[in-house]
Amino acid sequence: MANIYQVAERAGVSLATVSRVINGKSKVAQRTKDRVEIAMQELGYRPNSIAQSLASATSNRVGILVSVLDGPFFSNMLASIETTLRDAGKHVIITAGHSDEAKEKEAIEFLISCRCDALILCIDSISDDYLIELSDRNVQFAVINHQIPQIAERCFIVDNEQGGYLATKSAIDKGHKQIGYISGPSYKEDARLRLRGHQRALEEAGIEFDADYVYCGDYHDSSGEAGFDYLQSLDKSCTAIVCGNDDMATGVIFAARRAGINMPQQLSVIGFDDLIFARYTYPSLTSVENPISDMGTMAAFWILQTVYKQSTGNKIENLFKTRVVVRDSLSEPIFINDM
Amino acid sequence: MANIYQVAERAGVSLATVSRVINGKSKVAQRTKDRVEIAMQELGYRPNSIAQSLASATSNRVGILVSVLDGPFFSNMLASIETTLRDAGKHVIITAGHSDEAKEKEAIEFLISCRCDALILCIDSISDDYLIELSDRNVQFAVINHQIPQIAERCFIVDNEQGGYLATKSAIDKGHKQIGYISGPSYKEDARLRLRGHQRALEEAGIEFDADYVYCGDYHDSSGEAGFDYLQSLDKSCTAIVCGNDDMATGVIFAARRAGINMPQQLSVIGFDDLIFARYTYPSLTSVENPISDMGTMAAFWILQTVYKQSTGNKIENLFKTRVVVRDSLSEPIFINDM
DNA sequence: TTGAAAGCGGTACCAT
DNA sequence: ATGGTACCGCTTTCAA
Repeated sequence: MANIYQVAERAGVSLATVSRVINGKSKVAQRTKDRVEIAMQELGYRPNSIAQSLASATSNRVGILVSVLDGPFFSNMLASIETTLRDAGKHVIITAGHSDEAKEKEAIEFLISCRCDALILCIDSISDDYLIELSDRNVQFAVINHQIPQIAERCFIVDNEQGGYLATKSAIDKGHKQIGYISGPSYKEDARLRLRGHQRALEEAGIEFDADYVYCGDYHDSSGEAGFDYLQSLDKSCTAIVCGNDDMATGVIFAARRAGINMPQQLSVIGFDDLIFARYTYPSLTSVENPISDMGTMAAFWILQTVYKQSTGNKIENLFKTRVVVRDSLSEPIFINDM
Repeated sequence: MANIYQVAERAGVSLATVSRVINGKSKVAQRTKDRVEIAMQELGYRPNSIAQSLASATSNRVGILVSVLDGPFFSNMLASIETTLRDAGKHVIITAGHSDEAKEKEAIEFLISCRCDALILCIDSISDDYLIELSDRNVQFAVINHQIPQIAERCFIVDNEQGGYLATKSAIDKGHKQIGYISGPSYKEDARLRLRGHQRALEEAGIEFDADYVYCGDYHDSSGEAGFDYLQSLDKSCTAIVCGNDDMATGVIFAARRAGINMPQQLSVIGFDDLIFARYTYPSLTSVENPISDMGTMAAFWILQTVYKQSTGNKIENLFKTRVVVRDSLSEPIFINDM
């Protein structure tokens, strides 16, 4: 493949001039420019991005770390990040961290050794301290789904408290009063915030919060099943169960069906994340939309502006609001029908 | 960050020697090697992969093109490709083609302009001719899910005919005799092959094939619903419906439930691909496993061996067998219970 | 076994 | 506006 020298020679100009027309920044006479462009055409010239990177000390690579590649959660986000960055001429290198601290660190080091100009990190095992250290090392990165006060401007998060609030409020608005909650693990901040939102919705409606009606799960469907069994064992049975994520909600649906409970008439179920399969469950799952994909796009914009100094014309938002996507699993509680 | 000169200086050797210990190929005296390694340690040296690429004319990048990034179909495959290649020190650049010929070509050109050493292509709109031309241009690539006779050794495909056969055979084995089939679009080779497998299973069981009981869909769930309606309108109603993919199978399940049909007692449904949501449908979907992830890994091995001349010790297989994953949507037909 | 030096294909500064 | 040229950090002959 032709290189810049051959283009220069054919166009009868110096390679510096060819470089100028490639980058389009500095002024080149229209005539010269045309000659160069024709020469590039004729030789089928394509700038060697590797040489460009070496000479400019900018790799034009953005590294992405997600905890799992093979799940429904991040794929939309990856798609939107890829689109945004490729349109800006950046290459995306994707790695998976497998929710393991050592592997996540290793993946980050891999991305750094790839000479990525910036990283987008969706981590769940790495400590805040490590990330702060990373920022002290002048590594440019954005964090998704994790709030770190010291580097708040590069964190992009969903309003988990609001999401938890909306989920429970949507049940209350339907007339539910006895509402169980299955939470994610309490060491996770998002789980705590979603639960707090749940509490706020109850209080606002004048329903007393009873900690007995909260089961602490682990975000996996099996804990949804266990949570359902637990909530069933209580004195007053719930007419609705709000879950910290969709996986646990499907666990509830499985367990409830196994227990012969009619959904949604006897039990409403609400999830969180609105994953792709929410519409395939039976009944289809009402869930809080997690705008993970928008957050990815925003992180990409932030990098384009902050790292590459490109003005994308987008205002950077760090906090993303949620909304409830209503499907069949939410309805009025049965005692209303009885009236 | 330190460069190779600084390491050489600190170790008191030439940069050529440092290069040798980095690459570990040529002979270096143990003493010298130790000195260099200590120097690298002390300076926290990491070879600049961009400079390595430029000097060696090997980018160590592998480009991946999938039709959609934001779906469940490719994510497992991406995960396994990423793992395999990263272990081999290669960088993975991922792009999406969005099932559009122009975009797919554009993505391929993008990957080529990234100087990828090799590509893994999961395409569905690009013509064979273009790929053959690509191979004539000496672009190194593997193709997944698409058989092209002229370049068969670089194509990795699932045995669609066998999959279609197994799907229908599993229904026959349960006692079904009136089996409807909802096919993917006939211009797609995989759809034709799956249908052919269906026919073979019928013939083998002595069941006459009746083209009236085949509905030609488009691989989307809406055509599954339409296909169900069509099959219901026929004289003899089916006790089982085999579908060309899982999306159409979920369409069948939706439509059948809407029609008040009890599954699986009155109707068994079988899909193809065994996507992640197959276990979330109700009843959970029996499906033919599509070893897309294994194919990705194999394509990666092929590239490692063919392009990078690394012997991975893996025997390259181009054709992948399927198996049926049995879940609740398949059972004996009701007339057996009646006997 | 080791070193010297010529690239790899660009960028960017300094002249003109 | 254009050209000359010194890098960028490494690989890879060729000699010693």
